[in-house]
Amino acid sequence: MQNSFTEENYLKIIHNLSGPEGTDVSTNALAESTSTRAASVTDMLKKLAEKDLIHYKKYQGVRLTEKGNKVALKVIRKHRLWEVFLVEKLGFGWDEVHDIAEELEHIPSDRLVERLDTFLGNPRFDPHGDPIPDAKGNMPTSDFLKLSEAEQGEQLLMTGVLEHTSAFLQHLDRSGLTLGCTMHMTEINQYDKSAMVTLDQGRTLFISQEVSKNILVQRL
Amino acid sequence: MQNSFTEENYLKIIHNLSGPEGTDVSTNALAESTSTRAASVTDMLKKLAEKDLIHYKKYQGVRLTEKGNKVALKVIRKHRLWEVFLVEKLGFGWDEVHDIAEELEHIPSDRLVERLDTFLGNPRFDPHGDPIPDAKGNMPTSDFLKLSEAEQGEQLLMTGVLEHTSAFLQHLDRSGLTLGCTMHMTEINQYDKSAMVTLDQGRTLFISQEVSKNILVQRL
DNA sequence: AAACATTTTTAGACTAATCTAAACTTTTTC
DNA sequence: GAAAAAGTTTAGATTAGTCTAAAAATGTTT
Repeated sequence: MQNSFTEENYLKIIHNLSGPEGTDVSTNALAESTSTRAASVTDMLKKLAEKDLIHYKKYQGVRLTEKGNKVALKVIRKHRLWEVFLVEKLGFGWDEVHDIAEELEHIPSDRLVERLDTFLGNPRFDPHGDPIPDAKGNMPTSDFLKLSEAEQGEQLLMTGVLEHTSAFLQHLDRSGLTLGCTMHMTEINQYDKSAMVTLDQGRTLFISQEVSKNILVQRL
Repeated sequence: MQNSFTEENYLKIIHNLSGPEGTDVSTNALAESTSTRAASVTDMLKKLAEKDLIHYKKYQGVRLTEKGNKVALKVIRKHRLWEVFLVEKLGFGWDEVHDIAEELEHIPSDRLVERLDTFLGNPRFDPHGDPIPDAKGNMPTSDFLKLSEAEQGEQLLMTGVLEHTSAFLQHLDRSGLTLGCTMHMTEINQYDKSAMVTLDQGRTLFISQEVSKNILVQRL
């Protein structure tokens, strides 16, 4: 049986909201993320539960089944591959691709996805550093930490972001922070947890915790 | 105002059915092409007329307005560009791309289409030889004729097809007929209008009128 | 031009996804 | 541990696109 555009979206969002541990997701959180009302979410949850895509008990929140997880990972795989295409091949900025990929992710052809993957050289991460599941649904693992968790004196490689709004990404662009850039954590302000980092070319930046919480790095 | 997936499909199909002269299209023809019932078509026609996308008088058939034509050409442009992408970049066969392009054509980003066009090198014809309208809606002109209209003794270049089903295209593949191949019209059978043509490598083919009516060529 | 056939439209109903308003659970607070 | 607040579900309605069955218009015979 074929899942609708809307069903796929719910599954993807449940996956994203339930995080790596697969914690339960609330009706309200889904209403927020889908830009609909809680009542509409309840209706859809019944439908998804009926189809065995989620575990759902009234008032108790929701969790993906094996089956639902597979569908979600397929959608996420498509989303991230299309983002790579848009940035690497068509020259879009990383701040411009989210909405377009949001549409492309629902194009339903397995052969298309696999050929796209090959064409792109089987990328393991998308333009925001998010891991791309393989055809079987395995996520590349990564032991990245948030910039806000790094310590003074560490040398760091920027590997991803946790926020995909264009406002945020454009802010990083203006600061000279791009995926793959290296930096030195010069100082952490104990009062507001803001960070002072030094980029490669010697440029110095002040980064609020609000921002550093949404930047992923790797120790060098 | 934004047109729906379904509306775009109706406009595209009306464009295709009304041909180069823009003749009126009947409700039944649309029902056939959209795989719906005539009653559903009537409903949609009212909606499209309401939005000024078609000229519609009860019982009199239907014709695109300027506005409707623009939308149709945009959809057709996207369809054909995506087909080029699928064949040229992803390595699909020309018999495999129609259904996928049917989905991709409704992705709504002008910037995406223009960047895709550039990425593909501004192609003027799709993998079936159909002309690709430019961003302003101008179709490249072509004075192709049907193979069934060619005369004995002529040297011909194959430039397109008028039928896009995989069955037809696979038949051509098996016969060695591909876009850009040249042939010599050796003989036309006066009784059933079937043709005998000789390909480059000396191979000889018999082609029924059923088939030759759907092959476009250019005199050399 | 009357009768039949074909095509098209209307009327009324259905499904998926949404909504508002009201009712019902669960959680929090005092 | 009651009362209030917050979160969730039900009930009933709406919209887009579709359907069937019946009515109306147009076309085609003779």
